[in-house]
Amino acid sequence: MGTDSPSSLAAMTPIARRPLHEAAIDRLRDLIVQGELPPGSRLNERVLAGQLAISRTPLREAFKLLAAEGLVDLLPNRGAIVAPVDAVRIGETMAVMGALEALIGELACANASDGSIAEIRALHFEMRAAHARRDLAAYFRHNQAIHLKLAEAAGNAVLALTYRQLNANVRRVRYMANLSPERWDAAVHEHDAILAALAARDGARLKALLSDHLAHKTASVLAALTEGLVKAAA
Amino acid sequence: MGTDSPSSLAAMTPIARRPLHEAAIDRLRDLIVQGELPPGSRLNERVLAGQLAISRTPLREAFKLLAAEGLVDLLPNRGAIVAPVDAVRIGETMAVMGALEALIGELACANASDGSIAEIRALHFEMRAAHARRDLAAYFRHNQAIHLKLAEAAGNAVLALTYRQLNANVRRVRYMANLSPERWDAAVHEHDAILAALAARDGARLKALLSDHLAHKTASVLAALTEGLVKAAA
DNA sequence: TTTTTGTATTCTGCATGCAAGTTGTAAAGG
DNA sequence: CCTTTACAACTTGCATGCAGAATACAAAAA
Repeated sequence: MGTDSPSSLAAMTPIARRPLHEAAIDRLRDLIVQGELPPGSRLNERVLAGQLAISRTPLREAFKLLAAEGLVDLLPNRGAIVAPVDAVRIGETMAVMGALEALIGELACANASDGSIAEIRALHFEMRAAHARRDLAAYFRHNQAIHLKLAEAAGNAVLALTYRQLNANVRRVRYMANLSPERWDAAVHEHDAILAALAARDGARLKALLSDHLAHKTASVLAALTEGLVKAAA
Repeated sequence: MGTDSPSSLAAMTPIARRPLHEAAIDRLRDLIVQGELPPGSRLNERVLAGQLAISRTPLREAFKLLAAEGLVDLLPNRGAIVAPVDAVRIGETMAVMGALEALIGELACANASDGSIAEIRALHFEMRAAHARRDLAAYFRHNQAIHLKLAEAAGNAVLALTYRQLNANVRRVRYMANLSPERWDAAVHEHDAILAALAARDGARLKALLSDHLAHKTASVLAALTEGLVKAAA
């Protein structure tokens, strides 16, 4: 099939349609989200630039971007730190996400293409596979993918983007602590119901299910957060 | 305690606790929001840096920030342009704002301090004064202030910030076209009801009123937008 | 020992220089 | 006359250099 010019394979950069060292800032974002750069840690421009093998200038631009996403805080004349994760802020973020998910539920049922629903169903079963294997990392990954795909399926780009940004901030906490087995099982069952409502295009029901699901997730996340803080203090 | 040397009053910069040329990027934001830099126009780094009397480096950082706010689009290797204002995107943004305003209404009724409500009432009457004088600019200003203050009064910082960013994008359209007298009068009456519901802390009612208000505003904005586009095409 | 003050180091914030990429133009070919 | 291609001017993206601010540290005074 896709035999692209076998002659000159010189300037072929198949992946990077993006020109700059933007890959490096994505890597930085991952470092923050995955907690390898813990909340509150200072981000020394020179050191980080060295580690990411880029210069200070694009790194500073990355700081600005990540600050807008809420992942880092900019301290005037004192550089950047990884945004602290406090329970208040996380709770506030989850509340906003709840409002957005309600809208996502309605719009997704109204606008999602059959293909999108099929894709979400596929992700759902991959997630269930991860659950069956007790593979927490894969579970989280597929879980995230489902919610993001759902946000996209609503057919509102602004909504999807906003949801995605808020989600990045919450995601950090999930990496910080595990899930109780009971909560895990319950979450999977909730996802079963969510998928069913989406497939039936029952907007009102999906909205309610997502709302409950998020409320549970909020409690779980906040519990993980306080536990994590205790752990950090110990 | 805080007796700071009354002797040397040299380095006193009372206003600017912010260190950098951030004032310049605020100015750039205003230029975009107020439409002096029309949607779609290219942002040449060198000339803009000259106009704002700053260097290219902080300007580029500003671009990144404004891109995250959705006010400019970054074209790889081709610089930045003022984000085009298309009806689809504005409609999507308004839909998200609707979801947020519903939450704002609930939370504001539950959490707003009496002082906040008093301040909103004051702004309300200033807005009515502007309406009485047919001072459209002042009306818009106070109207914005009310909605932003309401968002703050909800007591959820993330909610207020998210709302504010989405609002910046819509605000550009309002500068592009006037308001029909009937719509203007109706909007003022809607605001009367909104204030009353807030004062009574009737969350459900406020939520419904804000929802209706936003629906009307959406129609008005989209009408203004198409009109503006026609005007631009002519 | 504790507090204060002066100094040195480190870091940020910004300006500028250079290479790669893009766009506009004009000449050559069809 | 239209299309294609080579070239030139410009623009972005990035690296680096320099000045000002903030912090750390040490010495001196209480």
